[in-house]
Amino acid sequence: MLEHGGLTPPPDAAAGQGLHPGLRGEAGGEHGELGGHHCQDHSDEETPTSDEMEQFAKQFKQRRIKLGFTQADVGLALGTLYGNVFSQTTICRFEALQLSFKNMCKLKPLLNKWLEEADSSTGSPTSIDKIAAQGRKRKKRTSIEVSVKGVLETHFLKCPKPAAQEISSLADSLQLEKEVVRVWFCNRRQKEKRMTPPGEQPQHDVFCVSPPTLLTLGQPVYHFEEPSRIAKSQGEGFR
DNA sequence: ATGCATGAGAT
DNA sequence: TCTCATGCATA
Repeated sequence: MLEHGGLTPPPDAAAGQGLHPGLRGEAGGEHGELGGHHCQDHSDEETPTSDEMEQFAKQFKQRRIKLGFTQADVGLALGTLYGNVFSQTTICRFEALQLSFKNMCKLKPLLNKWLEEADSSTGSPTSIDKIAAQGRKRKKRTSIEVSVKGVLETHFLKCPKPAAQEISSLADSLQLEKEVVRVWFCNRRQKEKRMTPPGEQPQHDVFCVSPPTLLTLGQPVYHFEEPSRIAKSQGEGFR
């Protein structure tokens, strides 16, 4: 029973703010920490807004490039610096705002620190350490045909969460492994929850003068949450 | 830059 | 089984 007419980001700034229907870091439900420590907002360390996040991501990428580092370099540096290694993929997705809001919040401080280090140090010897890799037997990536993807998309629009049995029959008719189909739906759902959905670029500061959006195409209409578990402590898609 | 995949934790 | 964070492999 969704009755909100989807998203309609106001192109003009009439009201003050508070237009993120789903934006919520974890400021809401806090966990009771023992010992009790002050919990007050400092400046920008607690819960950034989606807008701040965009700003940061943009500047981060810009500076990173200016400093001559690749996404992979950063990922590795985070590991050697703080113990958390990340792949090129993750850095890339961060810059492109293709992670969940919550995930973005978690990574931001790390990347911020790296930035400081990077452009502050004139030439610190970064000794890279690489730990042993875990030999895992990874399944070969299945390539799904475009036409088949189309079918999956259609189904997704109708039912984003097909039951196990439905997945089976779908997989059967598409001649795919059931597991492949299941994973496809999982990934599709995740995509839906990202900050900037594909198709709509992070708006520049100027007004959005981009009406090239096709009329009735298969552009996914972003509903925010399922009527099942709204408002938990998550940051979902907005804009 | 992105598609399909893994795994840990939540339900 | 799902979600969520994350990444290998690939386009």
